[in-house]
Amino acid sequence: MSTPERTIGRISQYRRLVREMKKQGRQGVYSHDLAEMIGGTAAQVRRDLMLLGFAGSSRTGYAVDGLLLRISEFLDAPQGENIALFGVGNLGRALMPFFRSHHQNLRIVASFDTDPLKAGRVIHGCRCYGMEEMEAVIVRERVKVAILAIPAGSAQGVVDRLVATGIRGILNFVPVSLQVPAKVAVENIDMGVALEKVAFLARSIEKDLIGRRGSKT
Amino acid sequence: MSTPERTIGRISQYRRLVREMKKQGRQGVYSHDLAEMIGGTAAQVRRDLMLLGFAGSSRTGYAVDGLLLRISEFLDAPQGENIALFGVGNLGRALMPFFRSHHQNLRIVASFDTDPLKAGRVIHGCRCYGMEEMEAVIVRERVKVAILAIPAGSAQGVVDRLVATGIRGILNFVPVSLQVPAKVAVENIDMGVALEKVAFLARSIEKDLIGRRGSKT
DNA sequence: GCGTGTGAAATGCTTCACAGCG
DNA sequence: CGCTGTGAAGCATTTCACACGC
Repeated sequence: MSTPERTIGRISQYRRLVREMKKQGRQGVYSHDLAEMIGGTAAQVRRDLMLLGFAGSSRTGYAVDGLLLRISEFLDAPQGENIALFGVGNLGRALMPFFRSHHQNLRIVASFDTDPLKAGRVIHGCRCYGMEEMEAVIVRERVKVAILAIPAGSAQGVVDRLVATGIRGILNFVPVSLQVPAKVAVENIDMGVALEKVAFLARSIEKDLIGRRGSKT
Repeated sequence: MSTPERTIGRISQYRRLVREMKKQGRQGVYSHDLAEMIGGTAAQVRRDLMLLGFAGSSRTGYAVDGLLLRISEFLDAPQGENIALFGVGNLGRALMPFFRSHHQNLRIVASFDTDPLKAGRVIHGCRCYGMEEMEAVIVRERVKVAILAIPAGSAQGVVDRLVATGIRGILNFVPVSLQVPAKVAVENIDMGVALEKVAFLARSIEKDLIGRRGSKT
């Protein structure tokens, strides 16, 4: 009944593309345009937009403005979302300006770190607190989503406190599988696994090419 | 015939877990142990290891040492893999020490940046080159995999040059879908999409909970 | 003709369930 | 017994293919 997870990710991608097209002054877009840009098929785009409940026309394709509106209505929280960043190390500091510039309605309103030199300071325009303040700040700022970029050893402990405080979603950069109850959404970004995977795929493609010489591309 | 992509990712995760267990002195591990740790089912673990061609025994489960060996034999290039990092901004600089410490056989041997202040310097123990040198360095260092952490606007241009130079895999942090021929593997890490997705899922779980009160957890 | 909307088929992945073995 | 190995069933997601409309 509810939208497949894969589709949700693609809808977010469509929005990025369609914003780009709007900036370029385009008014309509065809399913095969979007398909080509995200590396999928036109049928898949059409089905995704069908699930979104957004209809196109055969003459002009999908209306850029309407689609943008519909996607935002679907994806975004009406009042935006307050987010907290845990871990202000190299990665954490890189994430702050990245998310700030790309996502206005996902606001990083607080950051946390164990390092007492960081706590109390304002880093990338965002107040950094000590870990002992997390419960108070999360409640006060109505934070519902957390980004985790802390050392692996402390991750599960922090997550348990987050869950107890009522967090609803976690974007996890820590290379550890978190244990959470079903009422909390976790999205893992496991950079180590991704690198190993692409290195592996690179090698196996190479082997394939040697295996069958003469095929195209 | 060839191993499913999902399974490849999980195998990388298994290795991480099994290394941990070895460090703790354990000799055997059961499928349900691994399943619990990665949040999957025991049947899935068994099937993955079956695909790997690694057999366990009913008394002791899977042998830690043998499994570690088998996974490394499966995943790793015998001589290791030389990798280049493109973009030494906030994110790029965060990635260097991260990969260095976690993956000895995936070596970042060169980095590249357009900023002339960075080119020529050694950053995180790794020589940074100007973009104009990429073809020469990639060939010289036998780089087969690239990590992309550059601005969106220049990504496709760099990728085209990489492909022409013979790169085989790309770990892409840039929020853009890259166009590459089928002989090149791309793994996208789209942090923006991931954040939007988890925020969305967080909200929809919340709605669900309100919908059906009284169910457990 | 070229594009959308969509039931139906196909594919790929996960889980079930049970035989077999130490 | 409890755990592995695995054919078969079950799901989820993608793709096909064709009716319909501009």
